[in-house]
Amino acid sequence: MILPQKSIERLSRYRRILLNNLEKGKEHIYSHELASQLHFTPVQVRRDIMLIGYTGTQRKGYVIKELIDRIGEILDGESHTNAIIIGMGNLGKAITSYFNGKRTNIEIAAAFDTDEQKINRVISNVRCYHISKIKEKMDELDISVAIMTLAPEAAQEVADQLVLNGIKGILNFTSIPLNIPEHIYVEDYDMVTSMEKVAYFVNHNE
Amino acid sequence: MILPQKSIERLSRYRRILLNNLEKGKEHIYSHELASQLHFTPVQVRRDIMLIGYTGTQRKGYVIKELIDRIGEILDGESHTNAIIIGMGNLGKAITSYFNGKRTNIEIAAAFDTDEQKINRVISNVRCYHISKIKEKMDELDISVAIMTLAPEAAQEVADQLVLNGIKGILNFTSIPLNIPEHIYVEDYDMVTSMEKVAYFVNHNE
DNA sequence: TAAACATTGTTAAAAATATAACAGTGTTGT
DNA sequence: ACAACACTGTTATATTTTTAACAATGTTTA
Ligand SMILES: NC(=O)c1ccc[n+]([C@@H]2O[C@H](COP(=O)([O-])OP(=O)(O)OC[C@H]3O[C@@H](n4cnc5c(N)ncnc54)[C@H](O)[C@@H]3O)[C@@H](O)[C@H]2O)c1
Ligand SMILES: NC(=O)c1ccc[n+]([C@@H]2O[C@H](COP(=O)([O-])OP(=O)(O)OC[C@H]3O[C@@H](n4cnc5c(N)ncnc54)[C@H](O)[C@@H]3O)[C@@H](O)[C@H]2O)c1
Repeated sequence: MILPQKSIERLSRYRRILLNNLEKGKEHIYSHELASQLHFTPVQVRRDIMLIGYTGTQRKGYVIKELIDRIGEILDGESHTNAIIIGMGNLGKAITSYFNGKRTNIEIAAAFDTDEQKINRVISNVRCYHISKIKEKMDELDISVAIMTLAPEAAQEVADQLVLNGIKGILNFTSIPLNIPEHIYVEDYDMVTSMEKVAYFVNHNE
Repeated sequence: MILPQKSIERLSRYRRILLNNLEKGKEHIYSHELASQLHFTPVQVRRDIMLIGYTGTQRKGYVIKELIDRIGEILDGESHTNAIIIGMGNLGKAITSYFNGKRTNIEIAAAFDTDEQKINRVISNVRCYHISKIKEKMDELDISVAIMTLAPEAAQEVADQLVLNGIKGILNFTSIPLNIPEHIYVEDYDMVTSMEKVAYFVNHNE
């Protein structure tokens, strides 16, 4: 089953909130509760949940635990995904430590940098290797996804290596447009874009 | 003129690339060049550019400088936007220094934290104040947008203060769902969602 | 027990977004 | 000069995504 991109994004958000609520001891949740915590609409929530073939209980809403599991089946599939992160500067550190806090089926299994000071240090349970070890480690750890948080000058060069070593997906924060073969899934994020969007809509809500 | 959200996002991306190309001494650019650097399609580029009422020159493409200016008129409006950032941890530092590198009409005018070690330090040209100064500074600097990169426990509390002091837009990285009045534009970003999306599409590309 | 209710699940309609098709037009080459 | 070309600009079409409408159904209440 292949779901709309947007639904995938929302499912991920639902799971976060659901885990949150589960921790607080809640067992059931209504579509409108889930919606209001995310500024979505209840209809949209119900529709997404319909799409993944889960069905709640009338008048009690969804059983949180079950729904989390169902979302897991969809998002995670059977496979655990191993990722690496390249560039252990401020952003790399922030992301690594953030990631480690979350219960997810994706694991950052290694980090890479060129700065001698960072090599062999363990940050948030992730060991940092010299970039020259990348092929070796990618093979060893069966890596399919990479997060790029390194200095932009080196980004294309490293991207080429990733491709050579069979990377399947990249989450790119380096804000330079990477030249990457079509078949590899690339997701770019640039917070300047987010800010400009916020500013635009702030200035245009009459 | 109010443009589609998606076009706004793309315009911001175009500008980045255009600035890039301008620096390299390029003066004209074709829709297909712009497109390929961003993994968009040429048609989409042309359509977006049509929407903002800019027109290129036949067979030479767009005049980069002019197009940058036109995008600026749209995205920036006449007003310079002043922003603050709350939480000068790893993520806050990364974002602040990144932002400062970019030529944009949005400026991070102040930072806030509770950690005494950070108070009054200047990081990437931005001075960090104690969070208790927030009202004072927001008034003084005419702040309309806030970036939240603080510890999640404190996020709601600070958000309430922002609302009280008349914030108009928030870019929220704290991954907890903020309870904020409808009329305030909130953009959430969570990199776990991006990663889960990448993993999903990597595992499902037949 | 039956009516009112609150909530889900689903189908239908609308809106937003992306893609395609192609006309228009200056430019180049012959 | 004029035909072929390589682009842009625009309108039309298709696809994706959101929203609305409402039927179905278990639950509560009287
Ligand atoms: N997209 C966004 O929203 C966003 C936000 C902030 C920063 N950034 C970008 O993310 C990147 C990192 O930002 P930062 O603030 O952490 O910078 P930083 O300078 O703190 O970190 C960069 C790290 O990359 C390492 N590095 C350099 N060359 C390398 C190579 N060839 N292989 C491996 N590692 C290498 C450096 O040693 C350093 O540790 C930059 O490209 C920056 O522009 C993007
Ligand atoms: N959305 C994402 O993709 C993403 C990625 C990484 C981190 N995060 C989140 O961003 C936040 C910061 O991450 P980090 O790695 O920089 O953490 P960090 O611990 O390095 O920084 C947090 C900072 O917030 C400050 N702070 C705490 N309470 C405050 C208050 N009341 N007012 C002002 N400042 C306060 C702390 O002193 C600290 O400097 C966390 O909430 C984290 O979960 C989100």
